[in-house]
Amino acid sequence: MAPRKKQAPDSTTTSPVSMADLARELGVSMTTISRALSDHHSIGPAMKQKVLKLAKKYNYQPNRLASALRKGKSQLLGIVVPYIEGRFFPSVVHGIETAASRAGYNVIICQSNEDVAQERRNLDILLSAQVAGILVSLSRTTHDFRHFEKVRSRGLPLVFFDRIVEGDNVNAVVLDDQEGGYVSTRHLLNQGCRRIAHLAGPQHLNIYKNRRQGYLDALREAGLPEDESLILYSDMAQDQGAEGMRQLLALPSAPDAVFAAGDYCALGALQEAHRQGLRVPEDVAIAGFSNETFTVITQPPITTIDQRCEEMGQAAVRLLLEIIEADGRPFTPRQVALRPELLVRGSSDRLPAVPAGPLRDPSAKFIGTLA
Amino acid sequence: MAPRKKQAPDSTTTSPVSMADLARELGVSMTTISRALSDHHSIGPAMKQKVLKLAKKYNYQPNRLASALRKGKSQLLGIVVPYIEGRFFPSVVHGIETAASRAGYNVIICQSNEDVAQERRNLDILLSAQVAGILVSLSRTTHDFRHFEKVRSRGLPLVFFDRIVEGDNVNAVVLDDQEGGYVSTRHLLNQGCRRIAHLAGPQHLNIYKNRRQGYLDALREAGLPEDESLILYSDMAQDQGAEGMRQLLALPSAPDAVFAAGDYCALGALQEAHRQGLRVPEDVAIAGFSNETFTVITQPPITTIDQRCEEMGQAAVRLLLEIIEADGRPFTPRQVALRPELLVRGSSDRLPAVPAGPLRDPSAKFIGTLA
DNA sequence: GTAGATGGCACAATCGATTGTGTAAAGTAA
DNA sequence: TTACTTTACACAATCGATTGTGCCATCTAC
Repeated sequence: MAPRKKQAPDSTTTSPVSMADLARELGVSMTTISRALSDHHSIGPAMKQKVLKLAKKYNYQPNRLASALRKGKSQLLGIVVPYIEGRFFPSVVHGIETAASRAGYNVIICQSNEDVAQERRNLDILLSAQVAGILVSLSRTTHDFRHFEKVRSRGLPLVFFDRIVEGDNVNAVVLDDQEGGYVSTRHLLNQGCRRIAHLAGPQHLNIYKNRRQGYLDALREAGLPEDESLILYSDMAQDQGAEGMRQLLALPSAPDAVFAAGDYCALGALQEAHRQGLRVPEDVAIAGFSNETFTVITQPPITTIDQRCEEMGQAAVRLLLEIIEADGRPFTPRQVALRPELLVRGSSDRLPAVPAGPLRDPSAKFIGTLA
Repeated sequence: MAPRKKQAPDSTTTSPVSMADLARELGVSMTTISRALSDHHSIGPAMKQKVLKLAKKYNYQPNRLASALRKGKSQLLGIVVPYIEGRFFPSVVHGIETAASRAGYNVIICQSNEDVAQERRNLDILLSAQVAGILVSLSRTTHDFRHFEKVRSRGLPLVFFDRIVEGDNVNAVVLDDQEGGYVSTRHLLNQGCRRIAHLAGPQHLNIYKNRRQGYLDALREAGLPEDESLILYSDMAQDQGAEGMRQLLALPSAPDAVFAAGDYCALGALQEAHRQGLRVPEDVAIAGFSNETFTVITQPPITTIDQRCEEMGQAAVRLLLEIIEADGRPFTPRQVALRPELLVRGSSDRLPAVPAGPLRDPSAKFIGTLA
């Protein structure tokens, strides 16, 4: 009946010691062991010492399964991401794992592969694993959100990040894309640029819509006109960036700066500018978005917006832990928007060096720290 | 006494249905439910149907904790990696998660942050979480391997990948770096290069030693002399690649090709060649190693060796599952070496196009697939 | 000296699923 | 019809930790 024997047939393997073993050895009850280990007040200091010493001696490790089963909650957090590749998601996961582990939690990670069905299955698995909370970045094919209702009805803390369910009744952490577009454009203005073009992304995606809005905000604030002929829309691929730059340079009055809503697009623009013999940033300044790894190795390196991947993960965990600690008590859902970070690099840095004026973004100190 | 009430105070949250609930509803025992769900032979087909239907109706999800506790093994695999960043580890983790999930396992992921102490703690946590097996890539500071003895003594399947414990009594999956150095150099030879330099890495690290050895193997096979003046050692950073190229080009007889043991180093070399007005690959061909993301966006794109990250993850899982399925029966440890994949790109492609001769590596079809 | 308080520990139920054994009823063979 | 299988299910122990309650002993107070 016992699934394992206390004395394994292979004599080189040993089974872990349980509280029962410790209790037997000390001639006390398991209650005493359990309470001694969790520093319960009803156990005397002498007994506590004895138990602790014995636990050390046998290198006792509590069985988390048993504990979680009894308590109804494990020390596990579930993550559901579309995939673990590229620069963004791995970094966020890194942030999540770091923050979670610091708080005594471990993470079990699932990929949806951009597939709603898989996303649903992942949620079921996490539920059956009795995780203490779930962090989700939606798959691209998720348009129906009913499967999250099951999570909510179990009373399980749920936080979305980056790709979120819109609305103010969910907990979510995102990057403030509008602010990103704003500071980026503002920076180009500070560099003396006055005709700033924008290579925009698909406007049905919030991130691109918001980046464009930030761009417009900065222009308006500077008293510059909103010129639609300077805004080109595409899917943000590298060659589309090149094509966009070609079109911009063919304009009667070419721009003196380009703010691309994505780094690959910015890269294409940079390469096209070079092909046409233009100097960057002297003739045309360029700024991208996302802080892709390659932006530091181009010549010149590309000014971009860091998406605070790590911070996003940490913020998501903080929020999740808050909800967990609320422990069922009503918790007002919250949406967190992270301040993007402008990384000024060669592709846009036209001012004479040194005089670190107040306009020069302090975050520039991060230039080149990418491994 | 009950940690949770069946009827939560917050009426919008409901507790999950258990086998006991199903049993009560059908008026049978939990035994019947359990066995019906696991398709046990001692349950009649009629009853099985009834149970299955009811389970669907209530959307029953077995409590994995309880199951794992009873069976002594969970459906979880543990991963310990130095960190989840860059290109390599995320991709391997991606491969691991994909393969594991296909086999019905989920992964709990831990970072050692290159710290042995943290690595030790991670192992303890995974042990106490009762994982079914552990996948490890060693931290850089791990020189003492005793903590893995604890894993072994528990009879827990253990597989190392990439950064492994050397020896034939461990299970491990690595890239065949020597083969990588060989095919890379061989490719350069096939392109007509005859003076092939090597930008080598620290020789106390196995990967670099092996890449260098593969390079030498190819030269020897081609009947070319081993010329130490063409081998420069460094830490493989970008600027060291540039410096290396400077030194090489200053030689009385400059090389017509450079095989760098790392992509960043190759990048530096490429940039330096351009600075000196050389054409790549016509004047000097360049090949790197690791298939970093940026290698496809340089001009020309850099020929490199793909490290088969995903396959490494999958191979590691396959091996781990084999050991798990051996279920304690003696299993002879195995070391797997993955065949690297040469990606021929512009930095070394000097032959006229089209005639896809047998020497032209077929893996070239992967060029440009990086998102 | 007795009542009440406090300290220190054990009993036993419990979380939810699994499984060896027991036991009826139904089916088969002789 | 008797005996022996097979089918179909229930009983109850079990995995390991947690926790409400009960109990005894010692201690304080009046």
